[in-house]
Amino acid sequence: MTAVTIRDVAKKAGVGLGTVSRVINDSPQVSAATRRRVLEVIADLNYTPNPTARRLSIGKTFTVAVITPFFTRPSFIERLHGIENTLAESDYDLNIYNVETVECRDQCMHQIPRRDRADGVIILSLSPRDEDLPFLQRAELPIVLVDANHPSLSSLNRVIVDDVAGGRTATQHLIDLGHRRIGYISDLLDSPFNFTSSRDRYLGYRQALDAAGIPFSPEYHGQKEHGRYEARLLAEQMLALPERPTAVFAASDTQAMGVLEAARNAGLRVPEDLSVIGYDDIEIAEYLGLTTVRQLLYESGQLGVELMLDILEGLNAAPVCQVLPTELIVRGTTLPPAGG
Amino acid sequence: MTAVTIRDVAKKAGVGLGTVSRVINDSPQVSAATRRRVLEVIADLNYTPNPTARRLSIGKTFTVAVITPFFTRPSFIERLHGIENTLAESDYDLNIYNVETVECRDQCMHQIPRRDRADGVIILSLSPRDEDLPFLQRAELPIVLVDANHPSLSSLNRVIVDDVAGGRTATQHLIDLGHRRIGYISDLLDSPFNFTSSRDRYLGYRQALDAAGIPFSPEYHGQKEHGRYEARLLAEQMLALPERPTAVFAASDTQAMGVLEAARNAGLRVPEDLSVIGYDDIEIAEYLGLTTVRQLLYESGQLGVELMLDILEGLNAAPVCQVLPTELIVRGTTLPPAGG
DNA sequence: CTGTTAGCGCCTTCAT
DNA sequence: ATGAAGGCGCTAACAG
Repeated sequence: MTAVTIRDVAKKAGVGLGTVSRVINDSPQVSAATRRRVLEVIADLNYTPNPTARRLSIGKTFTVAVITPFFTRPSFIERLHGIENTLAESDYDLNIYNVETVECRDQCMHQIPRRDRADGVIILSLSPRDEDLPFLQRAELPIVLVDANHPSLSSLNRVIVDDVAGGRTATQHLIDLGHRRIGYISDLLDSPFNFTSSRDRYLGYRQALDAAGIPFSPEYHGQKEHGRYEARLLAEQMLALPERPTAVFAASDTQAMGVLEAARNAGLRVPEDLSVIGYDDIEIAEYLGLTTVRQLLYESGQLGVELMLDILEGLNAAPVCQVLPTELIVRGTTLPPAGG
Repeated sequence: MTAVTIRDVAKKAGVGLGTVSRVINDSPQVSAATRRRVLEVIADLNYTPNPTARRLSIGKTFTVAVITPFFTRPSFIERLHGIENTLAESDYDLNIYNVETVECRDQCMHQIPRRDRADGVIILSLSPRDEDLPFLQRAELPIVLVDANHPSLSSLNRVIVDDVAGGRTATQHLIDLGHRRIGYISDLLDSPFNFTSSRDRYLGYRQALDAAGIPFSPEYHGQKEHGRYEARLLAEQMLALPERPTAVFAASDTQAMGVLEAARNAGLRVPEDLSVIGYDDIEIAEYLGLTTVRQLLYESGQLGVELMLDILEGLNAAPVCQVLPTELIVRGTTLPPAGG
């Protein structure tokens, strides 16, 4: 039993195969009577147009590719969630390419953006390097950066969050509470994946410190690969300092959890002995009562897709840069310092 | 600047179309010299075969579709992770269809499994109903169930976990500690999505109770939609009972977190006043020190894909049913009852 | 070994 | 309004 094709429908309906095609594609130039008859046969035969043939003929793939790193991390998942939900309402399929190694990052960045693989590419949290640009441009297909950036603002559409401001907000909150010994625990500022968030939040941290006249102390900044465990190690080290910080700003909620573990292990109460603030406001943050900086994860994915669909529809000629706000969420892990 | 096709390569290399195709497809019947020349031109022109055309010609889509519910839940994500990682090493693309409503469930279950959309379908955690079967069979493409089941064992390949045994293990652990008033908090046993895990774990719970001669008390079983919040409500109710349970088995770690919240709110210490055991062993469980039943989430996805690839390669004629083990992970939320 | 040709299933222009 | 025909880019079967 082989698949039913447009030819079968045409034959059974007693029309030419062009007419069937017109019915499928809602062409106005077909009489009501024939249309009805053809639709009947289509239902009868349970016919569906073969997507592959359609794509080849039209010259579009009807798929949007998403390149995402570490799609197990809650914040990326939430962005993907927004992408998936929004794209599901369209005619486009979703192809996810998960990146967990640098080789894979480069390979995806160079191979995926091709007209014959996808109609558009959304790059999640992976900021292109200069050497990636040629591949992205040669591709000649729309590219939307979500939570990723590149100095060459002119050519790329993007949905970003102002992480510098977010980092400032977090640090300022601690300063406002009276803290002056404030640690920052983050991913590697110079990651091989070229994540920019930790770097931007670091800038915000430094700015807030400067504005408050608090000198920056290098030993109050710990950086390591992303992860709860790594953050715990960094925090343990920092909390063992002769003059330990009274507050720690973690570059993500996941890392904040590592800091909480370290505090627990060191016999420090949170927030009485140590204030902790995270970043992202992932679901677990509320459970833990974690003070954090909320960013619009789901919405970033949603907006990215909406932008992409606009471009695909031919709207939106000029590149767009949409900046999402952050919001301080005060919960139970921050308090004025003990002595203050 | 239009895309470079096989014809361009042929022309520039001074050979026929077929020869280029043979080179691309590693056909042995092409002389080393021509092969070299063609490969050179291919590199020169930065040529890649158009996947769509290839698919149409070969009659395969080279994609595997995955239907998954609620792909934000940690346990599903971890399964998807295994799927993605394993599939990435193959020639197949991954198409993810996320299901969050019943209509979507039905639509996916009926539309996706078609030869022209995918070469194979992996259905995650969504057990087909009898009325779904016709669609799955008519499809005439391989289907692999991961964490999903159906009585008609004969025709479907699947990777499942013995949730009845897992439920027994969890309950038995509490019984062994001396508990006799044991609650079970779960999803709706009869969910519109037809999830089977809560139901199977419930069976295991009942079996363990029976075996220990503990009568089942209906008020010790609470069911509601899946979620931390919902589980908290159920637990609050259960803990307010005149004779409250001394231990609670939650159908997932996420729900166990809700129980922990309820205990906290009720002023009960865990595990001194209340023992709690979860299920899944998602990452957060370790952080919380939660006693739980571990299942092999990543591996289930991996095995599902391996099974699918075997079938796609023509191996594995007879349907396979692979049962994954569970393992009790004792951490800090279970202890003998206070009075015991 | 290699060039040529006939489809894969659909869309689209061109006549009618 | 509709049927016929050409082509999307590639593979595979057929000659040579």
